[in-house]
Amino acid sequence: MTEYTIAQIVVGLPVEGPFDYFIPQEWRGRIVVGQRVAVMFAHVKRLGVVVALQHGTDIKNVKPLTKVLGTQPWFDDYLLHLARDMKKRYGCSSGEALELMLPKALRSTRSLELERSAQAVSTLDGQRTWIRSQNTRDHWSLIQTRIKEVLSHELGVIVLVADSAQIPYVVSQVKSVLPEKIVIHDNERTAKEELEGWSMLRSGQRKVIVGLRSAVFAPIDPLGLIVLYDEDNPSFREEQSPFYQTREVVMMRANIHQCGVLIVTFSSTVELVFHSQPERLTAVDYSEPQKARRQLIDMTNFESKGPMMISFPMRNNLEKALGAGQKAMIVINRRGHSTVTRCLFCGHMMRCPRCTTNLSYSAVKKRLECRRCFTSQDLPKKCPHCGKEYLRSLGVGVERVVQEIRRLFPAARTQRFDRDVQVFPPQFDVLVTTQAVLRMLGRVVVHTIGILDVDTEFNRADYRSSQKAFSLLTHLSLMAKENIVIQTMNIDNETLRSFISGKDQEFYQNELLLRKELKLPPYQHWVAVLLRGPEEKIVSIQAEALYNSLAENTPSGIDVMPVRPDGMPKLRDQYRFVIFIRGEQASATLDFVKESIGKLKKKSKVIITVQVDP
DNA sequence: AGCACGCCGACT
DNA sequence: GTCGGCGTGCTC
Repeated sequence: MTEYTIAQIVVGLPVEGPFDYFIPQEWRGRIVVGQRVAVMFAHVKRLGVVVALQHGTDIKNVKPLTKVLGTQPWFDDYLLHLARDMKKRYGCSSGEALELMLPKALRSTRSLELERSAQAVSTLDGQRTWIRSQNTRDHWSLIQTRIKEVLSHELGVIVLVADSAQIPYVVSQVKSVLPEKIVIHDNERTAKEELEGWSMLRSGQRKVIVGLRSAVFAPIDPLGLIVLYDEDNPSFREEQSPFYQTREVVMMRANIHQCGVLIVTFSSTVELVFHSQPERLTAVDYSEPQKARRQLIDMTNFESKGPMMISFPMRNNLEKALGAGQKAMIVINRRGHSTVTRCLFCGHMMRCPRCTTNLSYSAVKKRLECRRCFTSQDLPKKCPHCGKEYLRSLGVGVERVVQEIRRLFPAARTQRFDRDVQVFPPQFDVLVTTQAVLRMLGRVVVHTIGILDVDTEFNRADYRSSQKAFSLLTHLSLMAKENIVIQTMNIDNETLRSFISGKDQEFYQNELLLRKELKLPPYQHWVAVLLRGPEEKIVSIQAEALYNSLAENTPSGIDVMPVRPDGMPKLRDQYRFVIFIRGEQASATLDFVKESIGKLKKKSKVIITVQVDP
């Protein structure tokens, strides 16, 4: 058999390829599938990955490979397979998926030698377990047992954690039963440290990685188990293209490696409930009888009294807890002091010049801040529109609630905790907090939790808002010993009712039924095409052109929704429009959408991105 | 993504 | 008549 002369290469750009390159004589036999190489691609030197080898090509002007990077292929067949699955599910190119799987230090064409070869041996038929836990401690012994068992078969383990604040805790739990050294993957690590860790996994010197979502791509073979801890944490979704959902990638990888899966939830996503049967997950319950009393306060009873943040029943509950020398927590899921600042004389609203969103005022920072682009400005003395000194900040944020609690309970030690606070307050009687407190799950328990404004959680323009609200409430309930008190204007809200009565199954049934009726994920897939650019008119015209192309030749089973402004119609000086396309299968819908985008006569200054199940 | 090729306005 | 503006499209 003659040696291969042509390597098929993919690159980390939104073009699928693959592209043929000539293998110079000297490298024949050394080049294998999964190898990182440098290639001249459109006159630019780029990282490429060999995905196939062949003896010849029909392409006229094949260029030679520029360089071979690394002595061993980084990607094994499992990871190459995973890249193809991600392409089908998320509409990225294989090359983009592969680039995502590399440690940052290897994403350029600079060569860095730290690699050694792996040797694969045994396999273990993977058990797929879904631990439903209401106690942060109980499930660890099962996780530890499973990890030990997998390691005794010389197989590797990936433990995925949503939030870097949880990593030290998870690491200590994993380490407590292991003699082995583990690799930690968080965003504190330098590119070099990251590469060292991943290289030790690839060579088999280390067998366990604990880390954030991108650790799901760790080069481990043989792989025995993937642990996904706190599955419904929103941080498991990548916010950038290719917008992958970690739970899905975990299942893809488990199907490829035939390895075990251990999903730990305090409150599951409806998507997990939906997929638990087809993915053959066996549920294990570590539930406890509901501890804290849950009650709703009907805020429509109090509406005549102005913007009352703390209703009388809420106040009574707090008084009772504090009177008994207990701690309380107030949750208001909005940062800053107030939500809008307007001139009482002319009605002018203070808005972000780049995003047209209302600016919120932070009394602590003494600045007006944009929640979208995070820029801030000083609060002007005079209204920029009419010049009168009547600017007032309205609406309630966590800082404002702190003031109110201090006024109501002057003797209590009241502390604030949100994303801006670096250190969790060591001592408090009342903690006023946003959902940032969920990072302290398992480490903070109070007598009474009061939730002030749950209604905004349901009013978000997001089909997952009920799911997210239910998840937030369930997580919070794990931090309450005695009492959970929720203020609402919507006393009949079904999700709230299910939560109050502790009927999780009822919530999932209702939510899944609703998703099915509205043809929402997980029953159907929604592809969102976002078009953005600095000139509103141009973006809008481009969006309409794409819509016309999509609507013209829509395959059966696929629905194209009209163009509409995005949920953030303007962000950082860019106007945003979105087209939703709904279909039964993600891959077929994506193929159709990408074909139309490909045919589109593209306007410059319009950036198009595709997201599946946003 | 980036870079070259290409087709219309202000210059020697 | 040419230089260069950026808009359009391809990359083995």
